[in-house]
Amino acid sequence: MAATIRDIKERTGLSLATISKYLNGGNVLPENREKIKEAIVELNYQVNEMARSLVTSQSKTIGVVVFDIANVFAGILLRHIGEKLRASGYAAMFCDSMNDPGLEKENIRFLLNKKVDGLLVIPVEETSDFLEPAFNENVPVVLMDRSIKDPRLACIKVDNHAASEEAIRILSDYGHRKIAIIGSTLIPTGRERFEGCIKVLRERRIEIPEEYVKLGQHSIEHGYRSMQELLALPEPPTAVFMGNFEIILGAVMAVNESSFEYPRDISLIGFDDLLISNLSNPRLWLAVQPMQEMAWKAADLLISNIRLIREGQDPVRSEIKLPVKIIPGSSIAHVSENK
Amino acid sequence: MAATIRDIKERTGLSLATISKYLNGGNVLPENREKIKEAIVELNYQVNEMARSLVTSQSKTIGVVVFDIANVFAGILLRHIGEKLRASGYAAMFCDSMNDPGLEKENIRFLLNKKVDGLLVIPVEETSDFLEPAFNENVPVVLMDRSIKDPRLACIKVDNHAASEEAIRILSDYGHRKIAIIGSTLIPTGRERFEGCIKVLRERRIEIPEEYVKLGQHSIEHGYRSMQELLALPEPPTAVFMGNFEIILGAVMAVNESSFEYPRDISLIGFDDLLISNLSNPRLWLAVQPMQEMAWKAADLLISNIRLIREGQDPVRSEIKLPVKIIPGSSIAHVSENK
DNA sequence: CTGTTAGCGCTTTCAC
DNA sequence: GTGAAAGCGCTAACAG
Repeated sequence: MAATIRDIKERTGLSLATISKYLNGGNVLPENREKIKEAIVELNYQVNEMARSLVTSQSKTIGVVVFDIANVFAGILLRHIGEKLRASGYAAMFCDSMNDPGLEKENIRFLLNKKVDGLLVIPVEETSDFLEPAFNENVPVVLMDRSIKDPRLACIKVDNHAASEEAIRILSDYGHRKIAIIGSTLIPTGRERFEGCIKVLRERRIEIPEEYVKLGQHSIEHGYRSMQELLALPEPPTAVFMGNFEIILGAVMAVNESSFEYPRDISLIGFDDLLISNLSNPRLWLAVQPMQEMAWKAADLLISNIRLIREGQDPVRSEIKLPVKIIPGSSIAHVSENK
Repeated sequence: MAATIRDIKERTGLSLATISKYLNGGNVLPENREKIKEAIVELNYQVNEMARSLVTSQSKTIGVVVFDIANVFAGILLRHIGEKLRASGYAAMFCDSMNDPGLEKENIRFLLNKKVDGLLVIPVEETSDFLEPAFNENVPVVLMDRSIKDPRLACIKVDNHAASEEAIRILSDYGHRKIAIIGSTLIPTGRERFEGCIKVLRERRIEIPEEYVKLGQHSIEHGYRSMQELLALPEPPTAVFMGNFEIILGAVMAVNESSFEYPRDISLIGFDDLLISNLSNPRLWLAVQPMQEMAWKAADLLISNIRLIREGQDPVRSEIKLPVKIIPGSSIAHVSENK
């Protein structure tokens, strides 16, 4: 059986309190300090976090609920979240919602029963109902990437709207007026990006025919098929905005397999870096999200909110939009006169 | 403050024991049953798993330690693990080792202190030293995908050797004798795959010049560069074996960007499906790993070992190699005489 | 600085 | 079928 604090007591003759104090970094006589240290090694003592949590009513664990753990974007975010949480002395308990709102709701309940100190959520659902239990139990929640309109929620996300505005402006500045959009409007971020595009197209009086708008799944397949369809059009676009990582992957593959070459025949700009930069040739123009910053800021905010709540103060519930950087590539060409 | 079992006691006049029994599915008079049920709803009572764990000394939580949470392969495995564990009443606590053996060791210690009931590990390290603490504390460990030679360990993996043997046999049966390999030997699975290839090449007396062997990182970049180099050779191979998902992604991109066309100029077969099937055109021949089966078997084995240990029996420590299916595509051509 | 004591919220004998 | 009581391993007053 594993050694307990009582075994150390026996071995050192000291009291539970002293040992506990030592364990929690309190002041203990150097002499006793040594004794305890020795006993811990001898007995191979390890704190039972379970018991500690029960009495402190802090689990030092954060529940992380993610829409799809197999998604590349989510994976990278998770990596940064785990890193930051760990560095702050917290454990991460990840739950996968598998894009299922029902499961997502269950996950929240599940983590709450596990007495997590806070919740970090990249949501599937677009309303906050599923978070009611957390509100009731006064467990702070920070959303990431996808915001939900609810004054009780904090969110760290990216300025999707501004970034896609800029992307379209760049295409337009290069002289493009036949611009197509492959995107996803099934999720809020996709819609924000799409709206950003549309706004600039309107401003600049660039009309966008129906067949240039390809909205669908957030998938490689959607990117692939859409690009194929665009290239097969009697009058194909001269430039394409690709709304996310999966779409870029599929769309670029479609271009590579076609008789078109970029940027000669078609100009490309995409949203999300992930695995693609340094790789595609010619290099793509990309809107790059600050993944690490987003994750770290969210973790920090959550931890600080946990503290605020414990101190009886109000947590911070702001929505923070991080800027997206557009990294130049060689995938955009000036429009030639004959197009 | 959250309601406790005591509040229910007050409200129903029943004893703690009865309520606890109800909570754990014991026999309670229908009448009391109703009373308790009602009180639970009224008070919005939720079990404090922390306290429950302390007394039962089971956390109903499995620690999952993964070499890289941002890796696509790992992500998919994690999804299936989480699914299975959840269905069996266990929570998953994921820890990312970020390909760092030091962190991996810390993760084990960390999870053990959290009193996880068992450990599921896709390891970075190739020796079992870092698992000593788990052995000492009698916490069962099941490895996935990458095995470690240690009789104390169980492992669910895939028969990499046999699968790559078959892949090369197929290429050879199509008449190829200029076969290149892009792979990774930095990790055990990569080596197994490579050895499988070499074995068949030897058997069939196909010689493989040094410049046809591209071993390196497990990365898109490695696949991309290697394929470029192969195609630039004065005498390029007629067929290429691509050792994993990232390598396929990079290598296929390189082919698409080149003047080569597959399967006309070069035949391709790859290891790992993940996002690629249904997508690449022509369709690739692929060795497909049974991801779900691997995850489910590992979770099942771990849970069953947890039970065995609790019952004082010996856990099962077998190494199980799951078969890999080779799915035909159109990416392999018969060798033409002039090559 | 150290020891004594009282729980944290739950499960689990053991009588009844 | 139900109740009383003990205790899981630890922390946190409070005295000394």
